[in-house]
Amino acid sequence: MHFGLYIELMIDKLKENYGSIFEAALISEIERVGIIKEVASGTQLMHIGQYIKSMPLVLSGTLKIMREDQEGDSLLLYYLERGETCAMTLSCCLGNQKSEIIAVTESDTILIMIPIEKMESWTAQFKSWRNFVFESYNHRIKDLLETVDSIAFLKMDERLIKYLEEKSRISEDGIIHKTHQEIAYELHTSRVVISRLLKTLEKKGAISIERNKVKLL
Amino acid sequence: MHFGLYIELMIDKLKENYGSIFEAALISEIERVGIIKEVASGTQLMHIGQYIKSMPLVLSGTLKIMREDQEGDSLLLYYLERGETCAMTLSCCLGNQKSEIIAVTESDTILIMIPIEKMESWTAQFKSWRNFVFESYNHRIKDLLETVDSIAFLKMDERLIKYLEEKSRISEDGIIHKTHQEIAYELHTSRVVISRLLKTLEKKGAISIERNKVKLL
DNA sequence: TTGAGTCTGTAACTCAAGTTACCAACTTAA
DNA sequence: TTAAGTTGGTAACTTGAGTTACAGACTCAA
Repeated sequence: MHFGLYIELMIDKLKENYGSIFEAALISEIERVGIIKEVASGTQLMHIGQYIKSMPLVLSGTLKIMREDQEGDSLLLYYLERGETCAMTLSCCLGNQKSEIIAVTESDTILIMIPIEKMESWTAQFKSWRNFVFESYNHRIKDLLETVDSIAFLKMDERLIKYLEEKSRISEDGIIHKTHQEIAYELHTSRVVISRLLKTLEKKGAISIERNKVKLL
Repeated sequence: MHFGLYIELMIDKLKENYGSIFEAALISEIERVGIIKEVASGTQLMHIGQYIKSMPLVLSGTLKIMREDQEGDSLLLYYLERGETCAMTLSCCLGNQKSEIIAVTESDTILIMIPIEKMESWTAQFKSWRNFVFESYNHRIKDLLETVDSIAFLKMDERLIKYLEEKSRISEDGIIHKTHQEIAYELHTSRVVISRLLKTLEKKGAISIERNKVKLL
């Protein structure tokens, strides 16, 4: 009974986020084959050396997608929010690439995992699925270009401001709950650099700094 | 008659490059609706503020895809070679984005332009087209990640070497026919920096420098 | 309340890379 | 052949950002 209620709730969430874009028959299919996964904040979902067998649809919460190279250097690529999927799941796991992508939950997150075999048939069968997948690809490419822009054309202080704005948009209370070290990690720089730049921003009156917190003003 | 021979030749090229991946019916469709375009080296194809109405299949030659921002800063993203298409065509032209992508021919190039309306029906109808489009997206995302890696994790001298290797791979004679200024433009740095780094590489015996030419050793 | 661990601030230094400036060599058109 | 434009070499300087080092403040568990 309780289990039934839980499933009901998840189906509601599914309809809430995807009901307007997927046709009813596809929603039923997703209910039928999708596997619901609840993941606590801060969990690393994909250590993508392993092969990926399913595609995540985000029901609630936020994932961050990061790039890491062999030496452990890392860089935030973009966020995945509810109603979205990770087009890169496919891209990065079909081929054997040296460097890799990791996905980490930024908050408690609920996902529906779709077995990758369904991709093929759904793409042929459901127009709405086709559109969804294409739009997802387009969205990710747009995000990646945005990232390229930032690291190629902006200086660190500008990147930091962009990061803070994005992060504050995503956060529920509008406050960035991160240590300087964590911010440095996501922007691929050092803690000292971030502390220095944040301090400058604070002096300009753009932000306020507290322990484990940054607030945009 | 002469015109007929030309069409024959193009169809041969089409089959040569795509015959093994597309089913016969799709090849016929492409012949029927595709428009052949010959473009001289160095031509800018897409000033992507305008809306894009067709998707290019590369029959021969090479295109470079570059990112440009408002201030005219630019950066090479990747190359498109024969047998490939630009998945970004869609991505970057559907939405109105501030910064943009441009495509420039790196050599004399022949393209077949596919009207974008066909996308929808072909994707439903032809499995090989679906696969082609997905693989194309995946390939582009992979390329973009490679670019992100380079600018995020590598120093300029390492990026330069990577660039020279890639460029020499693509070039017919294995020689990089570029001025230092042009290289600087594609790597988004200044001519002086490139000259300096090239000179160092030459002293190490890794390359030889001539006017308008760099040769990898 | 003490001590270990974490987080932030700051100074001093180094280095890669961007900038300015100027010259020499080559190319091309007048 | 001369003059103007293009290309490449080099020096001198500036700057953004990465590094090392250390200290003070906070947190939490023993």
